[in-house]
Formats: sequence, C-alpha cells, structure tokens
Amino acid sequence: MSDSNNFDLQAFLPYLLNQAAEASSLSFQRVYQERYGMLRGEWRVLFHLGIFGQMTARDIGVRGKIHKTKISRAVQKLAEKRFIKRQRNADDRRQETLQLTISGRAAYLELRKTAEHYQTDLSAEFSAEEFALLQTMLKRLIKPCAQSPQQRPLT
Amino acid sequence: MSDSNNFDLQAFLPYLLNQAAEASSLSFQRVYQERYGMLRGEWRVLFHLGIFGQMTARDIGVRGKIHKTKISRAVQKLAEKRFIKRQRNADDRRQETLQLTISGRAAYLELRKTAEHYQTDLSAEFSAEEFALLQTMLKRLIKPCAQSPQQRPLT
DNA sequence: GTGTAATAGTTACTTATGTAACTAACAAGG
DNA sequence: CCTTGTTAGTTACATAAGTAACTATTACAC
Repeated sequence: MSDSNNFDLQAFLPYLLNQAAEASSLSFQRVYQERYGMLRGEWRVLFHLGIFGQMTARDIGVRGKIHKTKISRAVQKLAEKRFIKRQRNADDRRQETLQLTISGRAAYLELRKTAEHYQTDLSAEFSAEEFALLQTMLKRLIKPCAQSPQQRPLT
Repeated sequence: MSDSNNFDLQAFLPYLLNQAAEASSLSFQRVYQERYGMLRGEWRVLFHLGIFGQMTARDIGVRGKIHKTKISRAVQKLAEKRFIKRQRNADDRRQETLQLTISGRAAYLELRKTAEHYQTDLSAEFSAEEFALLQTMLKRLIKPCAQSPQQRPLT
C-alpha cells in the first residue's frame, strides 16, 4: 500500500474543486471580461455594491474575504470605468464610501442576469435536491477555514 | 424582480466553488510549499509522474489540462530540485521523457500520504454517501467543459 | 495636548502566469 | 532533397496579485 500507484488525483478534493471552479467560471468570465473589461476582483466588488448598497473597501474585504490590495486595485479600475463613485467619509476621513453609479448599476443588473441564467444552466445538470446539497456542502467546506492570511497560488 | 437586491452571491456556483477550492487547498498548500518549496504546478507534475510513471510534458498537459508553459516551468524547477530526470526521446528528439528520481519519488510518497490524510479529514465532514456524491457532481461539472484555450484569473 | 498604537487604503517590489513568438525536430508530398 | 506544415518544448513580454512598507487618519492612554 505504501508504494503502489493507486492514488486517484481526480478524486482528491482540492484538485477536483479547483478544476470545477475553473471550468464553471469560464463562460461567465468571458461575459464580464469581454463585455466590460473586468477582472474577477472587479465583478466581485461590483456585485457587493450592487447587493449591499454603499460600503467601504474594508466592508467588502470582510464580507468577501478579499485582500485589501485587490480591492484597492479593483476600486481604481471600476472608478476609471465610471461604475462607482468614491466619497471620503466625513466622520472618519480614512475611509471611503463606495457606491455604484447609474451605469455601474446597469452593468451590475446586466451581469446579475447573466449570472442567474448561468446558474440555471449549471443547476440543470442536477436534481434540485442534489444541487441544494452541493451548495450546502461547499459552504460547509468554506466555513471551518479561518480567514487565511491571504493565499498564494492554489492547489 | 428585475431591480431588487436579492442576488445571493454565496449561492452562485462559480463563486462558491472558488471559495471552497481556495479554502480546501490551504493546509495542503502549506505542506508542499513550506516543506518542498513547490508551487501548485510542481506538485501536480510530481503527482502525475508518481502515479503514471514516465511521461512527456505533453502527456501531462493532456491528462491534467495544464498549459505547456506551466509545465515547462514546473519541470525546470523540479529538475533543479533533483526530483525528476529528463531524457530526450531517441525516436522523436523533440520530446523528453520525464521520470521521478529516488528523492522525487520519496517526496511524492510523502506528499501523497499527506494528501490522503488531508482527504480523510475533509471527508470527515460528511457521510460517505454525501462525499461520494460531491465528487461525482464536481466531476460532472468539469466534464462538459471542452478544453479551454487556457484560462485567465477565475471567478 | 503628546505620544503610542491601531486602522483605511495605497504603492513598491517581487513573483506567477497567460499569450504569442520562437527554436528545433519531424512528417509528407512532390 | 526541399518545401510546407505540424508538433514538443522554451522564452519574451505583459499583466495579475501577494507581501510588506508606506501615508494619512483616528483612538486611547497619560
């Protein structure tokens, strides 16, 4: 057992999850990238603001477990595209309140619709119960992991 | 329905999968990184050679859907670490046959053991049936995706 | 107040990696 | 042979992103 070549890479969860994550992101990625010139960090920030309304960069970081430099860069790009408005907070001038502009909201709604359709397509592979279980299990895998010091590459 | 803020980011599969992939890779990553100074591409190549015996870079790329430049770089690093032996193929001198060295095999076996323990820990979160279903579903998500032209960031 | 520590966000530096261009070797037709 | 096309693998270039250092601001002693 110690030297035989019986390890199944395709069954190793970190590997499987990574492949599934890459595969399942592809089509959606094409949309936000080709249509809006966005990167992953950008659509995530955009969605946070679309969903939760105005937030600071820090809020987004905490909620989405995104590193602050990623957010800082995404915010810059989104501001260049006029998708968000930045406003220094009066009572604490270190922080900035971020908010979607009209066109930012339009982009968000458009992308959200795309995401919903995409999700529907993906879920069509499974029964409703299976799909719900999949989501539950994935969330369970995420939870126990204390906030990482912000990770390198990945498995 | 068109403008309400009811989108659940935590239920969106590409997002969920990505978070789960990152979370589930963390501890394993620490091992191959701190213990062997490897990156993701390197342990993947190492494992392919450990599992399948000698292969060319191309073989690994096809099997693992890894881009050839990633493999080329991983092979260089692994060769520097004396974990693999490279040998130009006699009948087709474009290709190189790759093979683990003794210490490469030792590293593989060690990492494989780590991976197996890790997998056991992860699976302990679920019942055997649930875990098997999870694997099946993930594979199903991967399959339909035709080989991508090699992807950018990810969702 | 004054000084020390903590926090929000940015920037510099380094490394990782995809794309495309490249080299070298083979294949096949003429 | 010789040309044209394909394949294995590498390298150059540009961009992405993590770490750490930095600036600016606030908080909390004392």
